[in-house]
Amino acid sequence: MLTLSFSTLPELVRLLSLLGNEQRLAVLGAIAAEEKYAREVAEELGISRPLAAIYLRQLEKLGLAEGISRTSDEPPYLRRCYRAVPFEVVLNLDLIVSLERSKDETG
Amino acid sequence: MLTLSFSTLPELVRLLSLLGNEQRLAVLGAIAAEEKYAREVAEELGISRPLAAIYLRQLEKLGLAEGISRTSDEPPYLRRCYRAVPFEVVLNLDLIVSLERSKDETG
DNA sequence: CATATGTGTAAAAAATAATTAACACATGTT
DNA sequence: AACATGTGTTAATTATTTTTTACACATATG
Repeated sequence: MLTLSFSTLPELVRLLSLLGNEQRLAVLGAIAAEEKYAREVAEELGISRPLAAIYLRQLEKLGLAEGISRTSDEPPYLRRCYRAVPFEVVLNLDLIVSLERSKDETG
Repeated sequence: MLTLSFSTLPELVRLLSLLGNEQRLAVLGAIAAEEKYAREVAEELGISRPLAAIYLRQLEKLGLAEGISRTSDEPPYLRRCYRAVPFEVVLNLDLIVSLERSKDETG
């Protein structure tokens, strides 16, 4: 399991704002049990395929999803699947305060 | 310390989107060490007083800040101070999945 | 070449959030 | 009544995010 930690406030904010959206949490939930590709997720959640792809990319970028290229004997011969990465974040006031402080020192 | 837990996905999303913003984290950081009133926070962070007040209210509403009315011998004779409530949130994939599930059952 | 099925990406439109200015109100003192 | 200092709230403006549509591309097969 991935235990997320943060060195900067913007990093933390990036994660929190990514997850502070029901749609993106739904995408994460959709790929928790088994890997899926973007079109599958889109159809399952009733959102457009490009949007599902964007969200999967964003989740992947933050380390919350893993992208895997899969090949097949029939079309499409190549597709990109994603599956959720088990993770844990501990968020508390001390963390926020210490990140604020280190921002001030850098600034 | 307050250990936050969630019964619904919207609740979780409300917290995450509230904190997924550098400005509001700054407000929380500003009142972590000692209580302050809205105008003080606004001046310290360089934002407008109504905005500081709105954020303090939002943080209070989610239990992350505590509002206290203070009286004084000179104007203003009454002012509302806020201080951060130490809190901790553990966020992980299992939580997200279980909240998604309970939403489906309710829906 | 066409086919099948999925993907990447950008522009544009729509929706939402952020933020301010303005104004009325609160409180006790003079 | 005026004063001092802060607050509550809303409408309007600005900024940001969400989301879609459209189009080109990827891949192997026929």
